[in-house]
Amino acid sequence: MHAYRSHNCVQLNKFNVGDTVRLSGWVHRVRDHGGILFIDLRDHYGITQVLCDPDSPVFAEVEKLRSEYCIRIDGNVMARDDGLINSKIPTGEVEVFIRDMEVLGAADELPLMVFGDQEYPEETRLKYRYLDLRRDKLQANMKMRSDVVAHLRRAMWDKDFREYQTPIITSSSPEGARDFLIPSRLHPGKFYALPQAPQQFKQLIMVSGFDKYFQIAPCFRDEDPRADRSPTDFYQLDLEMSFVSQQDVFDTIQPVMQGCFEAFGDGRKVDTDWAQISYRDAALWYGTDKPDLRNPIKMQIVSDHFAGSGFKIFASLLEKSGTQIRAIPAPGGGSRKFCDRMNAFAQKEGLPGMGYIFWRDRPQQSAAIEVLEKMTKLDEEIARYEDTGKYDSQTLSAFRDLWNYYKQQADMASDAEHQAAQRIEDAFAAGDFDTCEFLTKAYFSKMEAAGPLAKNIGPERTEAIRQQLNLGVGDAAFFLGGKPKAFEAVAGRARVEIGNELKLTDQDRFAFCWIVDFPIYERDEETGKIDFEHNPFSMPQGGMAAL
RNA sequence: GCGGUUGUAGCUCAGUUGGUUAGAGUACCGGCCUGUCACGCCGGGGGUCGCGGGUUCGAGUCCCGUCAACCGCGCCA
Repeated sequence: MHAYRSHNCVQLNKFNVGDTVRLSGWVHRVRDHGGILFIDLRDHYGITQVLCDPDSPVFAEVEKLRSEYCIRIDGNVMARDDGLINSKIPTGEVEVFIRDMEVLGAADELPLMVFGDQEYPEETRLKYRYLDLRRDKLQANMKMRSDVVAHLRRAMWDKDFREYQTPIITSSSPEGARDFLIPSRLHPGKFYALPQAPQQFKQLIMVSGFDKYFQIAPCFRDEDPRADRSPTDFYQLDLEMSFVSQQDVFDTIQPVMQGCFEAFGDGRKVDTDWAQISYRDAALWYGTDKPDLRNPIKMQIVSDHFAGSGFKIFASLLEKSGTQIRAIPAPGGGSRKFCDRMNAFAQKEGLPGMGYIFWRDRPQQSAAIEVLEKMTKLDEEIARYEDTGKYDSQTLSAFRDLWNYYKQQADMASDAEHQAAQRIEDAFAAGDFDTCEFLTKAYFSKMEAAGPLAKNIGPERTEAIRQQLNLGVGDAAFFLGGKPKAFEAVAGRARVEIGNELKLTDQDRFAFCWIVDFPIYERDEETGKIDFEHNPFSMPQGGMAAL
């Protein structure tokens, strides 16, 4: 028999009953009943229950076992009675009676339990990494990482790419981050750098004619970490192709990435239609160059509605050059509570706040005779038009509905509304149905715009915004103003927050896109200095002449 | 580099307005237990309350300093 095992810890089932087997693994859990004791024996593949009682020659030694001892056992596979089957594990129909046992590695008292799902601080987990890595979740994560890398390699290979390793101890190829440095023995006072990317060496490969290169490439950047990522050393799928256009690269990579997420995305839907979005549009619509497209919200420019308006903050802002007002539509966000919460979010993010408008049902009010009179005249005119057949019946019917509602709302007897009613009548008389409809919606529709901003800019501007953003009762819109560079990023985060809060973002889906037309350079607003906006190892559109 | 949070048993944490011998769960040790699968029951050991100083009759608790870790910003992408 093999020195360590005849089976691993997931393989045994009822067909092995009666077999003599040898298993190796770790003591996951001990349940000692005095006269009988059970051990969950764990290896990478699974768990098998092994047991021992005084009939076993090694009972005394087995009694001494503790969690995380590494052991080898010999024993007999036995069927479990129906009532004792453990359906939670694949080997739950059987158990192994221990006849012999060898301790391969003993364990002290544990600083971190492998069993269970207790959370531990990172410091503890890293200090005892060899224990942390034994846990189910970490075993699964590590295995998945390896499987993903293998999947990518296979996919690239199948597309006739070949992988070439590039040097790690090298000279600096500045990508913008700080280099990790290694002092040189041969050249005292000088340093090697760890590569931030395989850049220079892969370029050598390409100009030498290797045609299709890829590498699961290690990259090193001496920058501070965040909770969810550390740039110090990471791996990227790096590739180069000869004699191709941008679209050829997209067409090559999309199936690789899509296939990878289909294989490892836990059954979540993977979008097959990858939009190409310009950097400029991405900044406007999403406030970022890595938008979450599962969130349907798209931001829009609404500067025109605020220029010269009664909302002085935005109106005077717009008099400066390079400024804009942008709106984040929030379908379903139409409550003061929600709007205030998002406003607080913007303040937390360092902005003075986010203006908002939300739409709700207009409350009923008492009758206003004057408006009603005007409506009567309007009614007469409609009747006349009907007689003469000057307008088609559909149009007339639509405006009769409008009128009926207008009549119900005629009690809104503010001066502004009286004036609006007069203008509607005039527009109607002049046959300007567009204006007629717009003013009716702005002043007399069943919905009402709420929030301080709406009051400041008035019903007509508010209605124009509502129509542009295609919103209705129960919806809201948020507004940010200034130089786009200054608020874009926060607007993007607010968009994410709104999408999540309103559950608009589909969490069970992967939505990819290509961001195209990156600017190569950017001028720093304050210093006037020109710097790379993006990876400088790219040919600009228009080629060398444009550069 | 800047800001915030945290630091108490092997581990995860609680500890009230400053007041008796600093607690719980788990782990560990001992005892009982032949069908558990988070086994159960009884008992026990285990503490420089991060470190240094201060206020006070008295400090885990308040103040000052310091160190470390984490989270965020900067930075990176």
